[in-house]
Parts: sequence; C-alpha cells; structure tokens
Amino acid sequence: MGRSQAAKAETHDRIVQIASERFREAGLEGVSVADLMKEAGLTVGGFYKHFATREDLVAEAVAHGQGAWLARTANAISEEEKPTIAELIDGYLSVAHRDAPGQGCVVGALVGEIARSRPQTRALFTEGLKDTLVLLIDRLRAAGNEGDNAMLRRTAISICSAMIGAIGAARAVDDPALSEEIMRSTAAQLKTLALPLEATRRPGVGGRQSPRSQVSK
Amino acid sequence: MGRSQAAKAETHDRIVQIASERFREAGLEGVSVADLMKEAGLTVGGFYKHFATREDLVAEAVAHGQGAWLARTANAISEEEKPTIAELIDGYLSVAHRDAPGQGCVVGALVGEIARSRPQTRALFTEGLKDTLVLLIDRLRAAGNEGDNAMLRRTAISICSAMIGAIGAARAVDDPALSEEIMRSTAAQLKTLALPLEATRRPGVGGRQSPRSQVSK
DNA sequence: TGTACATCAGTGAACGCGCGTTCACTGATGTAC
DNA sequence: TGTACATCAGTGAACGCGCGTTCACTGATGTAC
Repeated sequence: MGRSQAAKAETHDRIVQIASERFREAGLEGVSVADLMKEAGLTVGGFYKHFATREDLVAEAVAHGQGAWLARTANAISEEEKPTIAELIDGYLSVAHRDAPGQGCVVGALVGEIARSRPQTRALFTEGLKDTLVLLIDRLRAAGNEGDNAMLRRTAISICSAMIGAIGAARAVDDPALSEEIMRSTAAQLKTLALPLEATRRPGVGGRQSPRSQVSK
Repeated sequence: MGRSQAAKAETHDRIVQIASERFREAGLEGVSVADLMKEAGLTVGGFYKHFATREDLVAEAVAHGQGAWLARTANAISEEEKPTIAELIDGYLSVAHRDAPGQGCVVGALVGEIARSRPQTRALFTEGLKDTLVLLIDRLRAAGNEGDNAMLRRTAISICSAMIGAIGAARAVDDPALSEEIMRSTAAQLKTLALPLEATRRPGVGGRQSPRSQVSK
C-alpha cells in the first residue's frame, strides 16, 4: 500500500502518539513494537520504515508526550483560558490524573526510566522540563507574585519537584487513603508557596486570579 | 555444597542485598537473575532454592532497600547521632546521593516502576513510605516545630514528595547545571518549610538543632 | 568417637518464549511519456 | 487524457538472542546409629 508523503507522516504520528500513551502507562520497556503496530492497525515489519530502532521511537514518544502536555496546559491557548497556578497544581495532583497516566504528564510517569535512557532521550526530556519551568514561572507571575526571576524560578522548581514526586508516590502506594492524602497535602502546601502572601489572606484562595503581568521566554 | 540453615540464610541475604543495589541502579527489569547470581558467586539454577520466582526477589529487595535506608538514616542510631531535618534534606538532595542510587533511597530510584509492580511489592513499599513519614515527623519535632500531628504530617508529606521528585528529576536531566539547581533550589525551599519560623530568622539556619521533643509512632 | 546415610544448597546444561530486527515480497500510488 | 513503469509503505514469516525457569545431577554437611 504505497502512499503519499502525507499519508506516511500521518502513520508515523499515529505510531508516536500511541507509543507515547502506552509508554506512560506501562513503562518504556513495557510494550512491544508488535503490540504498538497492531494498535496502529499495522504489522511489525513496517515499523522500520519509520524508525531505525525501537529506541528512536522512545525518544520521539517522550518528546511528543511532553509537547502535548505543555500545549494542552498552556502554550496553545489564550491567556484567559490558561489555568491559574492553583488550578494547575490541583489538576496535576488529582485522582483523574493519577489514574490516567497515559493521558497525563510524561515526567511524572517516566522520570525514573528516563534517567537510565540514552543521551538523546534525556536531552529531549530536559528541554521539555525547561519549558515546563518557564510555564510555571509565567503562571506564578500571572497569579500576582512579585520578585525577581531567580526567586520565582526557585519556587517553580520546588513546585515541579513536589508535583512529580507526589504523583509518583500516589501511584505507587497501595493504600487509597494515603494516596489521596499525599496528593491533597502536597497540593495544599504548594498552593501556599505559589500564591502571594496577600492572596492567601483573602477568601477565594485557589480560585482564578486575574493575571497581572505576563512573561515571555 | 549442602550447607547449614545459617549458611543458606546468609546466601539468601547476599542475593537480596545485591539485587536491591542493582535494581536501584538499573531498574527492576534491568538486571537478569543470572547476573545477580554470578555477582553473588553462584550459578543460575540455585536461585530457585531461595525464591519461587524473580518477582519474589523484587518484592524482598524493595523492602530490604527501604529498611536499610531507614536504619542507616535514623532508626538504629542514638538520638544524638540522628540527622537533623536540614541535614536529612541536604543529604538526600546531594550530588553524592544522586550519583549513587544503588546505595541510596529506593523510593527515589524506583517509584515509577513500583507503581506497575504486583500488589505485594506495592504493599511492602507502602509500609516503608509510612515509616519514612513517621521518621520525618519525628525529625520535624526534633527541629523545634510545634503544632499538631496533622500539620506536621502535611509538611512531612510535602517534603517527602519534593525530595522524591527532585532527586528523580536531577537524575533524569541531561544538563549538570540544571540538575544541581533542581536539588539546591528544592532543598533550600524545603528547609524553610521544615524549620520553625524563629529558627529561620537566627543565624546558623540549617545547622544542627538541639532536639526538643521526640515522637514515637 | 567413628561410620553410613539422607538431605538439600548449589551446578550448569537445556527448554520455551517473547522480543527486536531482517528480508523477500506485494500492490497502490505518483510520475514520465 | 490514457498507459507503463518505478517507488516504497506496508506485509508477515523467519532469525537470533536473552531471559526466566526447569531438571537431573553432585557432593558437603548434619544426623542417626
């Protein structure tokens, strides 16, 4: 079934998309090439018309997943539709996100395995993480945080670390009550970090804040 | 070489010990039974005199690693030798710990994979995490934090989440500067959370605090 | 104390399976005339 | 516009390899006499 370039690109993207989801669910080694191709409606052999090795797909899938999450969360939508930092934290540390790793954040699902991946995959991951920090800083400013970039960056990094660790632990833990407690406690703590002092004293903390300033990279 | 029960137990422990290290370094699927046995000075076949399946070893190794870390960090040593909460944070988020996952905390190295493990492994992991929280709460009190257990527990959970996420991200990231920044920024932020307000205003913050009270489970 | 025997931790070859990868082939499409 | 040909995405069987697990065997030790 020889096809046009456009058709090939579409197939390629479909494979990457499916792999990205399955990897987040089952781990980078948890799904076979054959299974992925089957889910894409194809057979094994064709895989190598699109990727030199399985590892190449891993790298692409990691990058795709991060890009998709960022796009969904912030980049592609208008300022009014962007989530506040509080909404972002609550969304990230939610039962829905915990239980749907395939649709969720790559970082939370795959950090451990990415640390053991080849350089290219780690490099792509690093770029995605940097973009995420920029996004978080932007949202911190939009929530009314003043102060220099260095300070906000420190806060953004802490928030990022805590969200990654909390969703990882919440998924690993056996006990549903503890799992929810980890998410709830961490989210509460992070929101006090993320919102400027005067905001935490007013009612409606955690609700939508009007953006005061915007930061572009 | 038929041996006594004591000798068998010793061999068993050696296998678990080695597995626990290697799993933290290479992931739960990253080392073969044959390699582990070889490192223990044995051959493959003997493995099944000690474990019914490889998965049984995984569960034991996870539990062993957590127990060892807890013991090393706190449980087995006298109050005077226990690290302060600030020392604990700095030690966890250090280059040394980042670069020696085999000697370090199981949680940070394996959360992602444990989430996909069988129930028994997750249950053992959960117990270890609960013990860690108790330890953290104890250290928070020893640092002079007042307040009810619920509040301290929330803080302990946040610290735990952030440390897990930060060390995971620091290991995954490609860029050495960013890696250290993640650890440093998170540690700094956590220490302001972990130390009571008056302590953060005095010089010597982050140094050893005299324990005021102790908490037993 | 000395001897014969049963036990069972450890051996190492072999088995079966799943997986990543290869390869000769197919047939629809784009292109040249 | 219609026809012949070259391209190449996709097929699916086959290959090789590594891994978890099994199994008949060994031989040092603990035990019964």
